[in-house]
Amino acid sequence: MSQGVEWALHCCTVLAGLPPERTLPSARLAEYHDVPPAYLAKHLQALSQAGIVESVPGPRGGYRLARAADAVTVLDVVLAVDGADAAFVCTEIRQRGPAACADPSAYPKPCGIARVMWAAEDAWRQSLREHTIADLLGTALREAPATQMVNGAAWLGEVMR
Amino acid sequence: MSQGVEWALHCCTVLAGLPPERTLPSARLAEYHDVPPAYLAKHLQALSQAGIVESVPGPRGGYRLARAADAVTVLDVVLAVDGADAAFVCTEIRQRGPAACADPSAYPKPCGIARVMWAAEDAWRQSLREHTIADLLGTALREAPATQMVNGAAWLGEVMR
DNA sequence: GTCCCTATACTCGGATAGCAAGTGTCCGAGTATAGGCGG
DNA sequence: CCGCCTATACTCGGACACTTGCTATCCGAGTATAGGGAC
Repeated sequence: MSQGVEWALHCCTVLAGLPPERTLPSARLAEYHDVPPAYLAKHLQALSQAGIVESVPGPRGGYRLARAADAVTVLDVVLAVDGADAAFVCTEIRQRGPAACADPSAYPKPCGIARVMWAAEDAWRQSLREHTIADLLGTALREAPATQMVNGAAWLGEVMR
Repeated sequence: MSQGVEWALHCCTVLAGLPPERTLPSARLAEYHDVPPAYLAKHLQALSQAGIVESVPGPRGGYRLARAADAVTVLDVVLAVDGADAAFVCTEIRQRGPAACADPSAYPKPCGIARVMWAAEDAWRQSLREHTIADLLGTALREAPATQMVNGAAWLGEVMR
């Protein structure tokens, strides 16, 4: 799984903690998480194209969540960054080789192996669908050390636009 | 996900259909599935190292399942081929940046984001754990076209050692 | 003092190199077999 | 005719190139702002 997924989820959590309509530039998000700014920008682009965050150009611009934090699931973010393609791709090798049946219509149902793999992916997606960015923010606010809470609030007060 | 997972699952299914103690060389398995023999051998090696299949060297040698087909889960095969590492790796970026707390002991629990991602992976693993190679063989025998059943049995009768 | 215009600086967005892991292939080590030889 | 030995051929196992996708970076297009000038 791509490294950008972790960054994207952390960024969305931070954006969810901002006051409404306020934005944060990608450079500030990179600074907050101590990650390469240019590379993080690429992933935020993906979030923007997926309609998860909105971009505001120009000075006092930046990113903000495009929807309410409880309307953005973790799955939405993961699919936006890593792509929506299924991890397991069935190449239908059962229809190849010396024993295969030449007529494709003889295989009406998907390969049983693919069905099992896809069912597991569905379980994975369902699990990610049950958690939203609002949940992540709530957990972070509940479990973060007091020092980080104070430092984070102070830092935000300085850089927020 | 690696291409080899699909091949490995199909190979295990074929091996599960063999009479007890009989083996099938990797070259025959590659021929049956019409895949590059040398590359398939590499994946079968991984299955062998994981203790899922047993290898018999020399003439009349080959591979066979190391355990009963209903004692090998799909998860076993997937982990053997693709590696057992978690797909999502938490780099603890919450402990970096200007707002982070310097003392690592201030973060007793794993990051909330990682917990959500790992829970989804557990759901995925659990789903794969619920299906065995015996299930895959049963589905294949039940759903395969009659032509393929006949061709496959004839081909096996010729090449099986 | 107010309005307008312009230059500025800051933002995002897509196009461009570098690297690691998966993909694909090969040849060498080891072994059960099959045939030949001796008794 | 039987047993043993040797050469063979076939198997797996690990070491070696190549390609795709992730990692990382940069510069250009567009915009709200801030300041200055005119009225």
